[in-house]
Amino acid sequence: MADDKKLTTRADDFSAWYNELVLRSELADYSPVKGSMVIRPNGYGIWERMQRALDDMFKETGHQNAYFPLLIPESFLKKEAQHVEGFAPECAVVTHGGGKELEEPLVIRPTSETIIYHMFAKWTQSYRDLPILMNQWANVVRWEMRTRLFLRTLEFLWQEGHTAHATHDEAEQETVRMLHVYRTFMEGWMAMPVITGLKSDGEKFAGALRTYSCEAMMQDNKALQAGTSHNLGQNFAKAFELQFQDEKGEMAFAWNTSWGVSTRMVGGLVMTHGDDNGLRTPPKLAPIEIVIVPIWKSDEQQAQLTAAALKLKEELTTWTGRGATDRLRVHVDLRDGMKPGAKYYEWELRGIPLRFELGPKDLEKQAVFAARRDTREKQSMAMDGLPAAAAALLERIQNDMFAAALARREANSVRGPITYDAFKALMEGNGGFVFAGWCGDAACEAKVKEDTKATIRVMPDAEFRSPVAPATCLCCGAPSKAEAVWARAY
RNA sequence: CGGGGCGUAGCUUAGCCCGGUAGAGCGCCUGCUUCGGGAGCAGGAGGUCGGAGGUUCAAAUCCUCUCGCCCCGACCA
Repeated sequence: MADDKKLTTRADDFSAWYNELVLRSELADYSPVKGSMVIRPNGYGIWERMQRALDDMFKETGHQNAYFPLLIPESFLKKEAQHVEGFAPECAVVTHGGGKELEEPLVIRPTSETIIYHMFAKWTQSYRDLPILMNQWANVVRWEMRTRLFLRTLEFLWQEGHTAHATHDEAEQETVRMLHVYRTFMEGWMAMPVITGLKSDGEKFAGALRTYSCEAMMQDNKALQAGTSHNLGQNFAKAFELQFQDEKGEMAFAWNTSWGVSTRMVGGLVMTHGDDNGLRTPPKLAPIEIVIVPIWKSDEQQAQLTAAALKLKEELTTWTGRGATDRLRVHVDLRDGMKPGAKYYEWELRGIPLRFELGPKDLEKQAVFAARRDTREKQSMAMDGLPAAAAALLERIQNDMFAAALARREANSVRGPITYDAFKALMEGNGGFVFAGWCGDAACEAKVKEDTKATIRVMPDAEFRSPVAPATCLCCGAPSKAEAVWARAY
């Protein structure tokens, strides 16, 4: 059944392709509870590398990790009017504990603003206590109607940064700083280009003054909101009496920010880089960067090549050319009873960036036969100096993957004047990002969504805007107040 | 919650219309031969046919109810 072994192609059914890829590459599996999933070692390994890179960046920008409880008093959610409106419908609520009905129901956190700012209030008296720069790695629960592996599940893993500042400007700087941390991570590690910018009021976080977002384009030309950073203003500070005495001795409310990215990014990675053979993992996030597949015929050769492969792994993993702590991550596939070809397909499905085939011929030449996962190009590489050459090749793969994703996004982005009919046709067809004007009226945004399912993903930051600003609103034709990226989204 | 599809071995499924011994492929176990792009042969293990009730001499198959999952829409990181 050769066909059984092939994935549904992206062109045939993008959605089926995605699900099959996630399941078959063992990134995740469905759990017994509808809408939630198990993240398997292959997927969790990617998440762990994401966590590590981001956590380092959070620490570098002065943040500390902490942990707040899973259960939040229901009354807390209700203290901020917009927040409760936005989140109440999707909250899971605990009504019983210890066999008794609780006096006050407890909400399983859908996000932690309320409990965190409650605690911040307790810890803050003076302007000298500010800023507070905290982050937590946690799970949250949102009772979504319609779920999808990694992209939207009842429970997901994320980080949520929460900060408190003495002034609006400082909070705004923090909001933008963390947006850029996200962008650096998504482009530099995930090799996934994003467009940063401001959300419209209709799309902003429930309770925020302003929401900034990183938007990426998936291979079906739909947008994925990959990370958000919110300037919460004083909304939560007022609701939770987060006050401090300023330098003049006057009481003032603090200014908050919150920002988060989730395991959704793993889904984004799949839909950005996956191909019809499976996953392609950018080297920086690959738990295994290089897999060595020894090839043998006789028992004698098996012993010889196993030894050679292990020796090669030793050479690669002890090399410190990338720094003492950043070693090459190498796996040797010694499984017997599985032919080399079968191993190749499996490692390709799993997205390992680089494969070294090591057979008798290679050993004789003191070389390995190397295959890139991203382009599937193959070349012989000499054993001599291999660690440095491999590291350089991995870096090239990382860069090439980003360049390819960026080129694809640009090829599917439309700028310049466009009629509403042409826009509608585009959204019905190939889709893509359309850079066009917006009059600022929520009614136009709603009409576009009604007509085409497309929304304003973001009002892009300056570097992403068109050379000539759009003059008129995509929808109503009135003078444009802001350029917007219009697209269908996940 | 609307529309569609599906529950049979670990996975993919045939059988159901037209009731009568539960089959196949993959995977798994054992052995031998293989091994540079998804191995071959031989032997073997593995099943409350989603659940409950009903019709019948007899139900995977027909009827009723029920549970669950996936996909497509309305809501969302």
